[in-house]
Amino acid sequence: MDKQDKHKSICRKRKEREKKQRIQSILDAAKKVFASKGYLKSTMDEIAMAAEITKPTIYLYFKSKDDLILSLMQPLIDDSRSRLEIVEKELLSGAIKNGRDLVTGIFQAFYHGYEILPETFRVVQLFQQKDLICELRPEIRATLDENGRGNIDLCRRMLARGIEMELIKPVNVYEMVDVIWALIVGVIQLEDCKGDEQKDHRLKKKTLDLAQRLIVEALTRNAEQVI
Amino acid sequence: MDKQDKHKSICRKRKEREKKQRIQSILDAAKKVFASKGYLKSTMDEIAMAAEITKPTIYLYFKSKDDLILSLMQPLIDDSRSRLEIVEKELLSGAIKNGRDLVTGIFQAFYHGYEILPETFRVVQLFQQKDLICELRPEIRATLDENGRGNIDLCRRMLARGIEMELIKPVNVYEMVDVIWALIVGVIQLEDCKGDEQKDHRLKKKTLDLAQRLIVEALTRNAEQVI
Amino acid sequence: MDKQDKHKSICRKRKEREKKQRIQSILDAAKKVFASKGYLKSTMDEIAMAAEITKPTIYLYFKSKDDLILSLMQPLIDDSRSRLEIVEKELLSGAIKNGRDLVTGIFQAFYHGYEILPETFRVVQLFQQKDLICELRPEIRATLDENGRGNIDLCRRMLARGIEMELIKPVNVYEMVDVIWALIVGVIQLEDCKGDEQKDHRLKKKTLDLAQRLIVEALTRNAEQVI
Amino acid sequence: MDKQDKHKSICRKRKEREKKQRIQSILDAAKKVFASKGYLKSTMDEIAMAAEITKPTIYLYFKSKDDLILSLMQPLIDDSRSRLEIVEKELLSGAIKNGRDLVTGIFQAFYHGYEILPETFRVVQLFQQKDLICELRPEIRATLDENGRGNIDLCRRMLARGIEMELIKPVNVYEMVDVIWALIVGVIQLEDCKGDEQKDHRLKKKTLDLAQRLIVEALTRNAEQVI
DNA sequence: AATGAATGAGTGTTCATTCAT
DNA sequence: CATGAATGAACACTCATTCAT
Repeated sequence: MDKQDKHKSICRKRKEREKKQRIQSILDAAKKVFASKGYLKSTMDEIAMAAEITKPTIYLYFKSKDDLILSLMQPLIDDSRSRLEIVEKELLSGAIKNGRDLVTGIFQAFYHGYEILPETFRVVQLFQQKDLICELRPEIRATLDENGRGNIDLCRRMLARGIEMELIKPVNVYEMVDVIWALIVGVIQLEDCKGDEQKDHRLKKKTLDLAQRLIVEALTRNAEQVI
Repeated sequence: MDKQDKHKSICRKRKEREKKQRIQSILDAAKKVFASKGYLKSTMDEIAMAAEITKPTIYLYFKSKDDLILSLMQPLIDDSRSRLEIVEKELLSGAIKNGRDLVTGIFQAFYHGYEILPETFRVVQLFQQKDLICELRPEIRATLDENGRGNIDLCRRMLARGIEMELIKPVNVYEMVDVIWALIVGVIQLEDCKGDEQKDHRLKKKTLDLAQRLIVEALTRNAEQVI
Repeated sequence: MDKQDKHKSICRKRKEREKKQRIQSILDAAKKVFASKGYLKSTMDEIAMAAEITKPTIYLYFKSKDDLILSLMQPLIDDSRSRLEIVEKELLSGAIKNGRDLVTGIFQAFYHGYEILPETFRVVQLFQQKDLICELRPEIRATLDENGRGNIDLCRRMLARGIEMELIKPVNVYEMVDVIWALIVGVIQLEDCKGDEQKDHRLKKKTLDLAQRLIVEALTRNAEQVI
Repeated sequence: MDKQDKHKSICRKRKEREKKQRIQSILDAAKKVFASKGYLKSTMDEIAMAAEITKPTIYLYFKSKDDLILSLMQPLIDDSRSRLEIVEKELLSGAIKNGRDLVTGIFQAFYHGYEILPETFRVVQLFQQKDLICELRPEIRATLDENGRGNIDLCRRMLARGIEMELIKPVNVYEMVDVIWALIVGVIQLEDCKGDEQKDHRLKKKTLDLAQRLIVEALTRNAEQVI
């Protein structure tokens, strides 16, 4: 029976691998559809079609449409988190020596999600909006809040440390983090709805770059001058 | 017959007044509903209910759901426009003597809409989003675009003039206007969905104030130093 | 007080005259609208608009949409009736001497309604259709049936007399009247929906003429040959 | 695995059979409802009810109300077409030797649709009417026009050939086809709305027979006399 | 595991009809 | 007499979700 056990084990692994692939392909499809039509206007049928499966199959892996979008957002939040943690390490280790690098680091950590997963990022934005948030089931909303808050908190700690170290000007870190995040989301959102679909990616990037430069400028001038 | 004519005239006036009130009450109801649930999730029935009338009555005064939201947004766009025009006059007349006043003026013109009509402003934000814009009938979308674009254009002209006059640092005015608008919308959006409905208004204001100060700082430092 | 009575009487007459005019203008409007869009697709609003009055005013003179269309059909039925009666008189007085004149007379009596009131005629056709008939209130339907049946009966009597007099070939008069009426209605209906609105009136007339000639031919040949 | 494959194949066939049955049951229900209330007055809910399913289920099989009625009419148009083609073959092969057989053949080809599918035929009649035709989506209307016109054209060619061969009297074939079609539709329509639902089928048939005999008479007498 | 089939609960919009003035 | 305002009842069509197989 040893042989059979092995066989079973191999089978199980294959199954799990396939399951993960299936889940991923659904997420990819959902990402594409949500990004192009918005959460509310997207239908489960469209997502199923894009994933080249049938609708009920989605429900095998995701409890609901809400669950689907939450699952999409998690990795992006995680990506930001790990990037922020790298910046934090650099800050604590002294690798970051000026305000410009700190602010840019934070900016880029948030922004990175958009660069690598522009479609998913747009999905996250959707939840910046009251009406959509309200749509979510409370439990899902809570999970989301908790994870998102983690990033925000980390950010605040870094800015506070930056102020302590006189890398940046003293500001209210609670408000400051909000301003950075709002700026990124706002710009991407604005550029998204301006450009008729294809619009040059670089133009969006340019506006965001200006936004980043302005924030860096505003936060660091004094501090740098001190140095 | 003089008396009768008078009577008729008075009656007509009353009717007109009542009609305006009815229209306003529908707009108020729509504003409330749209603001709390978003455009797509709001139903004509809910709006009717909020206005304490029945659904078909809405259609006596507004051609469609689109028409309703357009009618809501117009006054807000108009308000920004008139405020921006005041700033422009001050700029051209020399009443504005530094970058701070110019940038603050523009900021406040955009922001004022939110201060006087916070719920409606949220409605305007909704249209910052691709999927919602696409939902509108082309004619309505065109009207909206035209009006909104007017404000943006005016803003660009002012910033360009400010740069010419060396009130603010030289930046790409196209991008700059976008950054300002994105920042305002982004912050309000973020704060809106953070606060559970009632959250203190002043906190939102504080974040926006920080945002404004940062932009002023970033745009003026050099210029002011020149002086 | 004699004077006042006179005055009153004059007033009453004017009122009645105006009332008739008003009723007629509503009927004219309804005729136009029904003819162009069909009974079901026509709205009371459109009719009111066409009559340059308001919707509730229609209800002052007509109990319902049904009543309106019935009122439209009556004069047409009456017109056919009086024309048929003329033909009958000619037949009985011996003025009609051959089958051609008899059949043509009947044909023209039915058809005359279309020539003088093409729009109203189309309205009558509408009621050739089961679904529309079913829509009518039973009372209205009864009135209609009774009046229409009168014409049909008269027709049958004439055809029977024509057969007796050997002006036309012996046929079942019940069926024959149906065939004539069906042919007229069918042709007008067909040509109506073929021509894109404006199509030359004469083309419709030509097809109807052919139909009439064929019927005359079929009913008289034998008889005439006998002569 | 041979056994399993067989099983699957059988299952698939059953499914297909059931699907066809479902589609047919919807068509049957629609036919009944349309025939009794007319296209415009019939609702998807009624059709669903008649088919003993729910409304959305209809939309699984038919894109729209238009699609439903088009699907109903197509087989009838096809039936006429194939019957007309048989007559054409007989005409060209010389199997048809006189006008009576030609005209009767054409008449019967059109009429056959009514004999086999009386309710559906009534549906086709509905489209004889301006207002209903205009209601259809352009694409559907085009399909319908094209198919219907094909039959009419074929008919014209046959009549023209009949005239050439001196089987029937020389008439304008364009008008002639219209007269035939108008007569059939007109009679069926008239008899339909006369008889309170159940009326003996044979009575309708008798009127149509008279109509057919008259047309034959009118078109052939001369020609036959020539012989 | 996967799916074909089905549906309950909405959606925006329309319209004949009524009523207070 | 005339009407401005209002509405109950529909209606075509949609969609997230479920269930039997």
